Amino acid sequence: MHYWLMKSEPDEVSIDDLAAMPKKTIAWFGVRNYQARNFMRDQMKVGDLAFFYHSSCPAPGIAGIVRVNKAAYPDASQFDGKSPYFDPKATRAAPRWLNVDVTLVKKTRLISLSELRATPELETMRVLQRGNRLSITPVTSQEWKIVERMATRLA
DNA sequence: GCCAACGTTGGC
DNA sequence: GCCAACGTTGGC
Repeated sequence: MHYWLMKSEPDEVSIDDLAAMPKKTIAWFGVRNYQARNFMRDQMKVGDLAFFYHSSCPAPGIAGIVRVNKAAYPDASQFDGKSPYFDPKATRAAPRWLNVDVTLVKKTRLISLSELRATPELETMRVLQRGNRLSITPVTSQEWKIVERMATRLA
């Protein structure tokens, strides 16, 4: 059982978009970074929990909690010539990119990036490290508990 | 729009 | 295999 933080641009898929999906479930497609892909391929298991993080937007921060409900499988968008995530070097016999499926557990209040940064116990969080750009990062169980507690409190 | 930081590409 | 150039991310 691992914990994660997964970034999404709310212009593409927001926490409310996820809540509106059938079964509140989506394929986490579009990851085009090997390290993030390898996390999904090698470490993510059905039942793992993740913070859903809004990035590249006016109010970046954690917006909810999701659960992995399907292990990594080939990302269909890599084969789609019309998709911005199309990869001409990927073939169906040798797919390059994978995604998991995630299901909404709950929407939380927005825990802003500045609030995360202002919490000394979260200094070690991977997503807060200088220069971090990974769209999927591991979260320790200690970090998870602290953020979960923050989520149930008012800002 | 700026820019720091990092990842990828490709020539050698 | 090195590394400069280029592209991308993502907060501000």
